[in-house]
Amino acid sequence: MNQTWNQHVVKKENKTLVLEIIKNQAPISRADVAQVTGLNKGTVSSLVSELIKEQLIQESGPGESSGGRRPVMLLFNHLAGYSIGIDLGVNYLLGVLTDLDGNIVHERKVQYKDSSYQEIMQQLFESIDDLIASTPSSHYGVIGIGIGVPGIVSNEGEILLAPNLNWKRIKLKKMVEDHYELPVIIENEANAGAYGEKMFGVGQDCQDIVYVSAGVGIGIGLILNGSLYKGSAGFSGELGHMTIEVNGLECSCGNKGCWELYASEQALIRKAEQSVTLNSKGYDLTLDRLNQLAESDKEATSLFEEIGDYLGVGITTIVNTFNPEQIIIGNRLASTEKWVKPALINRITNYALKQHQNNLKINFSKLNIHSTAMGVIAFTIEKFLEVDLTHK
Amino acid sequence: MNQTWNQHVVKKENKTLVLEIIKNQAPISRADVAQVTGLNKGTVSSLVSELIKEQLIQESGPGESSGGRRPVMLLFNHLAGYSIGIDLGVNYLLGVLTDLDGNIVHERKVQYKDSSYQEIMQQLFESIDDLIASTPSSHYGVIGIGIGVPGIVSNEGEILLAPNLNWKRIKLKKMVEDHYELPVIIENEANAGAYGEKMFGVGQDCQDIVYVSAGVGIGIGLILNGSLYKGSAGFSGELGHMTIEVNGLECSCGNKGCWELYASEQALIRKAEQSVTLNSKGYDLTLDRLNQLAESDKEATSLFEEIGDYLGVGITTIVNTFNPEQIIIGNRLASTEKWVKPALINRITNYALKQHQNNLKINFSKLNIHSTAMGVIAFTIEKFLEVDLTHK
DNA sequence: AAACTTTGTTTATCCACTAGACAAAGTGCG
DNA sequence: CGCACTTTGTCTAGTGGATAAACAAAGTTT
Repeated sequence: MNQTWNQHVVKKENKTLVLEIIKNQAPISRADVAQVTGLNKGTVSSLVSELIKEQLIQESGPGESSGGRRPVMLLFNHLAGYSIGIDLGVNYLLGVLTDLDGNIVHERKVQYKDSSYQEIMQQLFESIDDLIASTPSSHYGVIGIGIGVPGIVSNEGEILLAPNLNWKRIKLKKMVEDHYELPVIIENEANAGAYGEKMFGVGQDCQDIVYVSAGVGIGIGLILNGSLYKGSAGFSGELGHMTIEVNGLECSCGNKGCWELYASEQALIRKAEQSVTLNSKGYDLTLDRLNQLAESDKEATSLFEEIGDYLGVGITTIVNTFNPEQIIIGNRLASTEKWVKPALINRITNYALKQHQNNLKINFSKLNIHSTAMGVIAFTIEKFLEVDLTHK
Repeated sequence: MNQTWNQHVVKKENKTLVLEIIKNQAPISRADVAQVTGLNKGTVSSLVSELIKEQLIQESGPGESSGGRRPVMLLFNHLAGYSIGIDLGVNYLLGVLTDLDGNIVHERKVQYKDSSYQEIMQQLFESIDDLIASTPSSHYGVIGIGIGVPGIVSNEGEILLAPNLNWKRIKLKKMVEDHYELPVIIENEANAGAYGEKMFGVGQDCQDIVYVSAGVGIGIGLILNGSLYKGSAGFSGELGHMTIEVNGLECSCGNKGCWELYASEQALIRKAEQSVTLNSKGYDLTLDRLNQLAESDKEATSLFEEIGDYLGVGITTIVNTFNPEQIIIGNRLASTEKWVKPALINRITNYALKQHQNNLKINFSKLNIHSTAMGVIAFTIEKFLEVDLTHK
């Protein structure tokens, strides 16, 4: 069997297309769907009636007439099922339950007592249990579980390496699938964050996006041609370890002068600790505290500006490489937009190739702490809507 | 009209699929094509008979029996037409005429007398005239012209900027199309080189390739998931201007510390000129001369090693970002493999993420000076084979 | 109220693929 | 050598899904 053998494929594709259009452009009439897709009215009618039987869409009341018979408007039945998304962080775990439109129904955030493997796994399963228990009744119930993790994930859903968790070779997908007997998706945190912003956040109108997850380290998620790009073995985007100073600081990765040593939360805090002024005042040097301090303390402000500048160095390279439509800064440093953004934009404006700056948008995350969870939610829902239509 | 409306689409896709399989796996019988594609025997028979009528494939004699009736073997008719590929360089122009399998039939290389716009355009048209004149007679004749240029090309085939040629806003595609009334493709030199190596060179078995075009400057071509990736506006890959030294040398692009200032042909020659030893001997400090010198002169050798090391710095970042299966070094510096490769591999082995080094291949160009021309040839042929099948 | 519009269903038709029969042309064993 | 079995490739009947066009239902406009 090669790639494209076709027959029912046509039907499946068209059905998915119709569903997608109804989902994105609801409320919409059958006639409009036909016009938008280019499909025949009769074809649309028959596909729509199947989708209604499957409870994936609904008829709402009649719409406004445009000079003739009033149309019957169609709605995506976003309550046909629910999806679970988990952001498994280094020292927190965020669980989210949404309907099929990504509306958050229930949410649960916990801090680990310690970051042992046992503790994290226990919190993971407790959170999922809790989210499942709080799922409203619906036709399809919970349709899948997605988990974003700060590490390298194989195509088979195995966590190959998560340095900040000190994990290696954890077959997370299989473990969760076996336990709940639901479809499970494991994805890198930055990849998921990128997709979350693309689907639900500030990146909805763009096809080529670079998402910079600036937290303890720096990770990158790439949306190319509207879909997530993953390297050959399914793990890439470790751009945090890009060299920006040939003989710079030594990094734990073995290289020198890595970007994330100069532009991440960890860099910020290291620099704050080196500051005589800030340190001597006995402040608690965390990201949140520094964020507050910056309102009044010039040294703290300039610290953020320095981080912004260094963020800009790496992003300039990214802009020159990918020529994206949009850069999105996400994860923990997104909260520092006020101080970081001007320095960052300054660096990019002065140093990126001019051609690549046309139409380039630079934004900070809109979903905030939800980016990653919403990204895996999106994957899970998409998979469900395709698979569900396939086997019918 | 949206994206996928389907009906004859099924036929077109299957026909293209059948043709592709015959092209790649010839000689092959109808029965085997059916098995490989998963299509019905009857379907394959009917598609094959259409392709024969269109002279795109031929029947050759009977093949070996495997215990029953002997199969009729099918061949791709690579002589049904010819394609022209041009590598428009900074100080040379290489034109190639190939059949539909990419076999070179005729070739023409010229050095410019001066690098004025007039001179280059005249050489371009003279070369194309010459190649067309030398085309053997065939059913379809010359099926298209592809041109690779050292600059940024828009999706509409306009050269937006070619710094080393001092060109801006040249509507090359339209000019050539109007003159010859043939389909024309314009592509960036590094992108074309990447695709050339993917289709005809050392990258044939890989899906994720980073092609490093190291010439006067450094350009990058990306093959992601088996096809060429281009940025949102259709021009990217200016990775030569990646920052590797925050406060490094000033680059003409306006940034500082750009990679190509440390790892290109231009860097090599600059460093050679700074060398007291090499300079005092009155050598002609060109790439070719230095390449010879390195056989005996240790200073020249170490110069190459330095370039190799700096090449490795940038490539390390690329490996960490894209996790490619393969890196291919092409363009002028490909000729220095002997001296450059060990230093380059050394840098990557020590500094790239270990996970990304599994199965990573590092190769130097196989097509040599033909990479770019063969790349645009491949695009032209592909376009012909698809379009041709579409409108029937 | 008559004429025109728009929506959505139904019906007849077409097109491409499939399954399976079948003819042609082999192989292999007794 | 003959008979059974295999493999290749074509042909025929049948099926699924798309389309076009007719039509009914339900509006608007003048």
